[in-house]
Amino acid sequence: MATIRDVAKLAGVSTATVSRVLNEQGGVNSETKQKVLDAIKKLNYKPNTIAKNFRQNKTDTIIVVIPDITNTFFSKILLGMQDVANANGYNVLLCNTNNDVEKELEYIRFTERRGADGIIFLTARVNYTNILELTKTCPVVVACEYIDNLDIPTVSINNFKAAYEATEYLIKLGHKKIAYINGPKGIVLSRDRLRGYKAALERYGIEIDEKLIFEGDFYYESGYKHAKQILENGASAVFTASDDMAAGFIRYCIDNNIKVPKEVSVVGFDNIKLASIIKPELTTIAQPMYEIGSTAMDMLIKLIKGEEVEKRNIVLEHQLIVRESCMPYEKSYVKTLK
Amino acid sequence: MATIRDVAKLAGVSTATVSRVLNEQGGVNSETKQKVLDAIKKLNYKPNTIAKNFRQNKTDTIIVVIPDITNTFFSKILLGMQDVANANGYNVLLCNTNNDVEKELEYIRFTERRGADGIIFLTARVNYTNILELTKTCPVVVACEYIDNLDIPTVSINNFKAAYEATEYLIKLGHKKIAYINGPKGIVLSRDRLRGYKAALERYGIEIDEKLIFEGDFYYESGYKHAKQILENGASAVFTASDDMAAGFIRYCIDNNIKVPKEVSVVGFDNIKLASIIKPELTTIAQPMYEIGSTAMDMLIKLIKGEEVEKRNIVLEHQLIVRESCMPYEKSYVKTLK
DNA sequence: TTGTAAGCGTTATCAT
DNA sequence: ATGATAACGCTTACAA
Repeated sequence: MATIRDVAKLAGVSTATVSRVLNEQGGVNSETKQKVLDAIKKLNYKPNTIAKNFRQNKTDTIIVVIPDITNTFFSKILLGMQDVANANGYNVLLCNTNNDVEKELEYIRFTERRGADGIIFLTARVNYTNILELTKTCPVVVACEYIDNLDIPTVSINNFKAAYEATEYLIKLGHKKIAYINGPKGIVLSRDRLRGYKAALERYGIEIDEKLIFEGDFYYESGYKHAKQILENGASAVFTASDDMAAGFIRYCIDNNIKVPKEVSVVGFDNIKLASIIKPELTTIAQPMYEIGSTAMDMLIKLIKGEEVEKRNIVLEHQLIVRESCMPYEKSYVKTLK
Repeated sequence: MATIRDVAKLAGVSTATVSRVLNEQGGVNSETKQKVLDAIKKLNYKPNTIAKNFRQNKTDTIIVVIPDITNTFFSKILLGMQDVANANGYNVLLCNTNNDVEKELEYIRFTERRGADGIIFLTARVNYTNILELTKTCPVVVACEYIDNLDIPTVSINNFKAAYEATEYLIKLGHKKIAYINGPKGIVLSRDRLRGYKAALERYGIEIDEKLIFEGDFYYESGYKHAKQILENGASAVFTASDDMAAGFIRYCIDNNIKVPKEVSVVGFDNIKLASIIKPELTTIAQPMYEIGSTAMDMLIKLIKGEEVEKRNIVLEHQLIVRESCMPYEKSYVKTLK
């Protein structure tokens, strides 16, 4: 494998000159430049990226820690991240944790060892003190979760408010027995959404019924699994912390000949593509996925470059997307029966 | 940032000894080792990965070039890749091309410059000579496509045979006007699947009707888009080169009150999760996604390590999964009408 | 068991 | 405009 020295020798110049040509720094005589270019071609020389990175003490690589790569919600966010990263000359090293805290810690270690210039977490399972520790030695951004009090940069929607609005929407349709399938405990956004759900009920004087609150894991299967109990407990509407769970819930209804929204109304969360593919189309909270990704990456790159970041906790707008999966309680089947 | 020299100095030993402790090579007195460990702790020393990589002339990183990260088919494959890579101490650098040839070339260049130890393509848009060129300087594996004649290692199913069997299944159900929505031209697997489709028709003496053959792009929308024409051209069954396109086709039918499979039978390809989420559940060709990923990564790592690879073109087994989206032509609505 | 020192390929500083 | 050379942090012969 040819090195810069081989090129220099063949071109009859110094390595410094070759380097200047390579990096298009100018200040090189055009004849000299041509000689160098010829030598590069002749030797089929490819600059060694590792050596360059080593010398410059940077990797041009950013780690993105993702809890589940098969979830299209995350892959949409990734799209925004990659565009911004590539536009700034960075590569994205995608790390899938499968919701495993140990893996998260592994990637934190990797970054500390300068395997990457910065790191973004899409939802963290790990104790925040670990991340806080990391911020001291390395640029970090957390996306999708809002963390106050701790000095960790974040980009997210207002999960509390979004869940509040989704619940309020169902309340205003006349529903009173509204079930909620939450994300896993121990994740900040689960906590926030649960609070939003409860706050809405309280605001409208509906008693909180713990028998209508379930802990899911965001997956389709967990929506399906809890459906039976939810229905048996008399809910006329369900709000879920992910579209996948909503889809699972609806599928249970289809399999058991229960009509959505005629017999149960359903609201999801995320507005992934699936939400508009299934029938009935899902009413859901839309997160600006691409924008979350691009904004988070933008912030991280500023942090890496040591630029000033005006706002360290960015909150983006969500939106309730009304489609076909809800119906006023008044018109619903259960009501009509009486 | 503390270096190995700082640690050596504080522990009162040489850098060689620190390195030995760091890499757990043994042959270090346990007292000495303890001194080193103490110094590491005291200085909060983290070994510099780039320096190590540089010295050892490797990155422990493998590039995976993916045409579309939001496609769960690819992310499932990725799961298998990551497991094998991580088990062998490699990181996976995921590169999304969005089906852009220019981006593919970019990642080829990146690898040539030793930015990674090896590269896997999940379907290539690029001219194969570019990849062939790359194989001379760098370990390469192509997954999902079988390429004969050229000496490029591959892992895939037999796409010809799979498409043949899917088509044959429809023929045996009595269908004669069977439409096919292919993947994009210029991809080897599109070519192979199209051949399989045509071969089955020929084998059973059904004339090939070019008006029933469409070029899609694997996406949901392209299944939806071609549905009208397919139906107008009188097809009683459709085979598509991806589950997403099949889902799009079915959705068009739902939107236009056409019953699947009562009025049209549909067979997809890939067996992604969506196939069993939608109604009717999709009959489809199952690819062993995880296994394709793990096998490809396994092969690449062997290549990187310079180990012998017995078989350079691995073909894994596919399977026709029969669900709800097909029906015998005899029983179908159109037939019944007569 | 431990230490010395060369060297990986590049960039960047300082001369010329 | 060009060159000489130190330096980046680590591993690894080889020597002791």
